[in-house]
Amino acid sequence: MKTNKFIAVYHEWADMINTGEIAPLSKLPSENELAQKHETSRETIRKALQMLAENGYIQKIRGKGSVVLDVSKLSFPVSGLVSFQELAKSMGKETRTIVHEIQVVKPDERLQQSLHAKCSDEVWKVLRVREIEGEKVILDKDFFMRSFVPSLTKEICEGSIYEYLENDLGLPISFAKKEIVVEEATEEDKSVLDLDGFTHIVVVKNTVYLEDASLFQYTESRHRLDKFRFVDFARRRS
Amino acid sequence: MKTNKFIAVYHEWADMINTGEIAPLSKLPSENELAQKHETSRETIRKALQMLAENGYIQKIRGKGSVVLDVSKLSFPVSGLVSFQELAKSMGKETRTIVHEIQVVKPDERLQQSLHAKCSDEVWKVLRVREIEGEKVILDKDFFMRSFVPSLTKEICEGSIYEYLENDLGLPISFAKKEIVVEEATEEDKSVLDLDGFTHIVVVKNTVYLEDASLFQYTESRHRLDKFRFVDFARRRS
DNA sequence: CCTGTAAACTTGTATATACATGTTTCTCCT
DNA sequence: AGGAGAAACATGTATATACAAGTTTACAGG
Repeated sequence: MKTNKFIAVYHEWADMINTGEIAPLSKLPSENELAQKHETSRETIRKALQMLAENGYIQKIRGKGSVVLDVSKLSFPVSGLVSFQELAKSMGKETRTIVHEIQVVKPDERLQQSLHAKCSDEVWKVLRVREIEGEKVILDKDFFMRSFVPSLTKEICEGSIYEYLENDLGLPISFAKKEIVVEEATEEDKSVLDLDGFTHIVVVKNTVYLEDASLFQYTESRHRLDKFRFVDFARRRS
Repeated sequence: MKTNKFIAVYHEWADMINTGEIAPLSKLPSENELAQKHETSRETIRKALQMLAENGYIQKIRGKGSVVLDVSKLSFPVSGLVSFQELAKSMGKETRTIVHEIQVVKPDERLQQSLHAKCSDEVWKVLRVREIEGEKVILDKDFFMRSFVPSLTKEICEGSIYEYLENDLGLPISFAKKEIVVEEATEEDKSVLDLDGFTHIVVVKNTVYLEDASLFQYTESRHRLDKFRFVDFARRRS
């Protein structure tokens, strides 16, 4: 066994809920039953169930059991750390990525702040336009610390940079701070996107960290107003 | 003891991180040290630390310890399930709530879908305008199932409805599905808000559930583009 | 002095037990 | 028949132990 038990149990049930094999509002077996079924202890089951609850798959109700939530509305979110590529794949839409610029630059003042970088550091700058069904509606500006990413090619950027970083470079992407605001469209936005008369742009700013809490990427995703959607599941934190 | 140990430990350290008493990038004591210090077991400490990690306070690094993250940028989010009132209090801004409408209505078709209600059900409709520093910039439309909320007054709506629901009615608000999109401003938006030339509106749609997974509220929060900001902390879910 | 390895830390996983507390069911007494 | 209460079952909390696996430190040998 190389994979952990509680993660295996988590995926098993998460998949069943995702595919609809288990209907929303139906109940999961009790923790003791699950422990027997998976030949493990109740505590291990509880860890798996807690993960399912955190990610919006189930609701645990004391004394009663675990109820399956309706996850279908959540299924194509810009939520969490999902990348454009992973997202486009899951929906059926025809998409295309146009790489405008790949360059190693010295960070300007604003970028130094976002990336906690010094002016002597080197930073990859990648500019990509996302086309959905023939319309250029998203402009992605990515900045990586070069110390983490030695080389970068057009082919990689046309695919999924995240896949390259995680699978090929083995970078353990762990968490991000996300900010969503609306800004006036810049000249750059107007020149590379099909803005279609829209004067403003939804800007999703992401600051991405690795498992050891080191900051390594800053991303700005600039969406045409009508092509933006953010779906999330949130638990109340007292 | 009425409060749980691991929640007490969680709050103790969360407060210290929030106030800056513990600086970002500094390290927490080891789990064993914490267990001794709080006179509890390591497993209890681990539960508290896991909550801190989930909510963006710390990053746990295997073999090394727990690093405190910079939570200052996260401190005034529209994140999670925080209400307008709780938010306004934490920032210093001068705010006012204007109650436009409190009414019991029969749900129309669209609302029936959002609230999973039948046309025979009764629903509270509350319309409020939020004024920030003299400008009317947010329109909140709330719909509650009347079966959960027997009575509702103007005074309650001018304060925090959430406080009333949780403290007075004892409703255990647990989780929500959130959707953020941009729409064209409606005639209603134009008439009650100071739109200042903006033609579009950021709409935050919230579907709110109680601890027993019963759906009880649908909320639309309509923000003027320049007064909208969403900040979030997200962990990568493999 | 440098290097390699072992020891002493750290967090992660798995399991067991005991008891607390909320929910449902059934049974027995009125 | 109806209601009270006990029993059975659900999840929640707290604790203990053992071992796995990553990181740092210290020490011994070259």
